[in-house]
Amino acid sequence: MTQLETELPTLTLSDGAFQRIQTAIVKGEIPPGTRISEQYLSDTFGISRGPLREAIRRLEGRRLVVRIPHAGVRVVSLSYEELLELYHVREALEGMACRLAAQNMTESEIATLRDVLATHEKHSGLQANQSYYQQEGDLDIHYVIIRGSKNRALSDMLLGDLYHLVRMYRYRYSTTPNRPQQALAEHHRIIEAIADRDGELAEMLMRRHISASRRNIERRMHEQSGAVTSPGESI
Amino acid sequence: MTQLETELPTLTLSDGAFQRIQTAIVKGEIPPGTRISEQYLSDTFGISRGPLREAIRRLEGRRLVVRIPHAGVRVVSLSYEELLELYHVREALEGMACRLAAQNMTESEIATLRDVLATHEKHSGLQANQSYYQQEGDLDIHYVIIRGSKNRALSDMLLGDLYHLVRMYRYRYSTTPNRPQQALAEHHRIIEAIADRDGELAEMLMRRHISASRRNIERRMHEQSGAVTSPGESI
DNA sequence: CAGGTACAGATTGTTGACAATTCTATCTTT
DNA sequence: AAAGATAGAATTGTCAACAATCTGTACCTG
Repeated sequence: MTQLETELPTLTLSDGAFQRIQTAIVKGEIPPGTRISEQYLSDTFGISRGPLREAIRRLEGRRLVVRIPHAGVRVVSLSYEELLELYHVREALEGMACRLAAQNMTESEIATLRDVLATHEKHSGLQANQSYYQQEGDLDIHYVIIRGSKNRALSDMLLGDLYHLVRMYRYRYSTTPNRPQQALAEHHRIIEAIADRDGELAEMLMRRHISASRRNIERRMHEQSGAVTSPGESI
Repeated sequence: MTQLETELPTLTLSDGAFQRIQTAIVKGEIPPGTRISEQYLSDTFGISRGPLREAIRRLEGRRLVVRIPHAGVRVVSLSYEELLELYHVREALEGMACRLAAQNMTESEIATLRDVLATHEKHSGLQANQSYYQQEGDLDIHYVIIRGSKNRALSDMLLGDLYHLVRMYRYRYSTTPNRPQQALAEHHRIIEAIADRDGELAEMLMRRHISASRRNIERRMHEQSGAVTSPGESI
């Protein structure tokens, strides 16, 4: 019912190309700012330019690529300010997701949430720094909570567009040494609030959690204040 | 800087078709659930099916139409539950927009806001065309506040996708008679909070405002509890 | 030597034809 | 008469060729 990106069997060439390019972008295989050539992609996928262009238009509608008429398309490249803007959006949306999750998650789903956290706590003892942020999909606590909101529109926005975009950029500005431990503690409190069915508290905690990592990035950025916008290669 | 839907001159046929179809959908000229034929549209616009299909794909990326392979595309049709989901998203997003607006709007922008509200109060006194002014006025004030957040990502989401979708459906669950007066009072308090630069209060008031109209729809819906999903004509 | 200009190559935009699939209406069968 | 099968029509999916536009380079001019 709340499935996302369902059909595995590629029904049309355009749909197949859309999914392949999308995952390539959000997984970082095609770096932000890269100019993508229609000829190259159509040769690579072994399809003609027609369906390929349709796939690219779909990505354009999703704001994952930007097209300049007669000049070509580039993979979207977030500036420092735009990344921060996205964190504000995330704060609002995931806060709401958390409130709804406290209201709508089943007991067994909450149990799953606790299991995920326990797994994280084990791993954090070994290799705290990067590994914690690198969990994916169902292992990610945020992912489970968002799905637990049972709000399709909210899930689609958060998981479809924002989630991967933010993930793409997270590694660049992350890894303040003690932040993962902090995040773990915050996750723990959030889950407890959800288990208590206290939506208001759960929302507040999640917002603080995201707000904290945004400020972390801001601070980090002020320190180095290096160039952010990559020039962009070409494919 | 924060412009939206900029270019008036149609540079490519596909872009032109995209904009024309999009406005036709969000303005309700093409009702939700309508099946749209490629042949018909390409004849109407006087362009070939190639660029037209690209335009439709872009709309698909924006979730304004749904495509079933080999069967055709239909204008998206929201169920009662989906509309309610959208209101939750709006509550979160516009709440945040309001908080940021209190922080980032200039004094002159706030003055504009007060002017808009004053205009609405005059017209509401006349009681003429109340639903029209209520709707448009409501939209106007929300519009100005959202833009005032100075957050591009937030504005694009709220103004680009959500806003018109919600607006499309609003007339169906028309508001109860005294709701406009209530809304006016709520708008007044929100603007005062923004003028006081009290972001926290502004957010809370906006969330209550949207939450109230959502509950209003819920109540309205329970009363009549009629069928919502229209079968869908064809073009 | 700087700056603009014309040309060539490459890339994107558009078109019409053809192939594949689905929908519809008629016909057959029980 | 109702249900299913079948053939035709209509619609969508794909392709390759052609036209329009941009980019980079070499050349000319002051």
